Amino acid sequence: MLKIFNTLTREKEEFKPITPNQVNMYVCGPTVYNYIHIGNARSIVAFDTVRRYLEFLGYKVKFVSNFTDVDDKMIKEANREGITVPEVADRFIEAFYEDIAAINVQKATINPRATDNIQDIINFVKVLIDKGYAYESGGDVFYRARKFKHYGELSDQNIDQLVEGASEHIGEAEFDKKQDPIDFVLWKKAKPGEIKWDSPWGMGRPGWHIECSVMSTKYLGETFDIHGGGQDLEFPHHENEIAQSEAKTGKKFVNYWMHNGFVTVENNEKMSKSLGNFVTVHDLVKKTNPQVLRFFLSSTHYRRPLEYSEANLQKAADNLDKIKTAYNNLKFRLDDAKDSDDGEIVTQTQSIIDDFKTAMNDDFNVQNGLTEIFNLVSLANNYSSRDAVAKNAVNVILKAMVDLTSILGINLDNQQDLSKEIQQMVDQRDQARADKDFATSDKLRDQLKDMGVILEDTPQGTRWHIND
RNA sequence: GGCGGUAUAGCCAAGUGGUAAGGCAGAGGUCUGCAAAACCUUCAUCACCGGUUCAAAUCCGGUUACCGCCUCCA
Repeated sequence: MLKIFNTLTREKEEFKPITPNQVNMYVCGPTVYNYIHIGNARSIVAFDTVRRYLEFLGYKVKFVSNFTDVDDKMIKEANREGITVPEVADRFIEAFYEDIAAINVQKATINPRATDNIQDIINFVKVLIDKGYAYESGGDVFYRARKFKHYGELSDQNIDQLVEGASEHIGEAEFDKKQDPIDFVLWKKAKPGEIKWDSPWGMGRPGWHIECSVMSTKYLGETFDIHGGGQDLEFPHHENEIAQSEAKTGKKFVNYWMHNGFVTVENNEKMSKSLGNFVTVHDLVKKTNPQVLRFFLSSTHYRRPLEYSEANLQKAADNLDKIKTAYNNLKFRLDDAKDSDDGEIVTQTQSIIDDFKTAMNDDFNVQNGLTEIFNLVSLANNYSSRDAVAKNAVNVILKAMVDLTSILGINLDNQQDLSKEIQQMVDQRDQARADKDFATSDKLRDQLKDMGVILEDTPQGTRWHIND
């Protein structure tokens, strides 16, 4: 039984989808005015892992994640470069797809763009005005936060405290237009030269939170199962999404709210665009194996902070290496494995898979899941070193390793082939060893090592792997 | 000021009442022509103080440190 920590209740709750065997989930995507950084990637990876695990359990997952492709920063970036807002969006959406593919994130079922849904946004805002939850003021439209009686419940905020907080930050002009400092904008009047759309309130563009309410309910229904995003979106973004959506539909918006923790840098400081202390995925994958990055990002529980550092990245690389080595070493035995069965091993493997599920069922506890993967590594290593192995058992362990690691977005089965020349060198070395000409064989081994091919001698012959 | 999070070995980290999982690194050993890989052994009393209990990392009270949200941010 899967349990999910629900931010709404601050408790782990049994997961019950609205439709049996089907999960509808929405994850807040990026504002596409820049490359995504490691922090964004963390969120993407966390929910990709959630999705993969749900699919592993047999659910059909409809996964929607938006692109926010119009807002102040988009306009600013377009102006800075002297190009249009859609051009900025197109460029970084393309880069987004490249980056997430590198770290083996499955594409969403749908990636709606805010600007493709302007009419739906306008209609949504109209309903809010009709219902008295929103009002037009000088070309802007604001949401009347205080009217929504659950306002602040997701983030446990007291509305009067919020007023105090908000008053410190908003400018005078904005203060004058709002009936209440905590009201937030649904539709923003265009300034001269800005990208704009026609609306009942004049030319303008959507506010920040509205697009997620519109697109999530449009594609997933008025109530859906899971909504995810970073902890920094809890307030105000998700709070506002609830206010907008529930005011419009009169129904519960989302059953399970999930929020991932931050990536931090030195001194536990949050990696963020505004602090400028970020590393983009685009840059990092040039010097770090993307698989290592993926493993690094997916191997900590999603709600915990994750410290980004060279040392931690290296640790991820070491761990991943250990898993891959075990996998490849066992796979090497497929050649000499006997056409028989080994029930004991099959049973042990199944038991590890069960324990893995128990771990992951506890709010996606990947740390404990990883422990089970290492139990599989141990089993594989022990079995690999037996004199005789059974083909069936080898295959069962290999499959379990592939299945479990793929939930974490790791692709184990990507062994390359040796080129003809290198294969010849390996053969020559084998001959030299057979002739006990160790000087020659060691020399060849060193040469191959310099070329990135590591040789290992085993009772079953020479094993090799590429050092990457 | 309001709300929330974190504190377990050199590092990452599991663990919500019964005497500290797992991984990396380290040390010793086995195997090997030498290696590599692997295997075996070894390595902590849980930020601090006080309390409850036969028994607490785990419950209660307090203290300290760091971080986040409340304004754009995954």
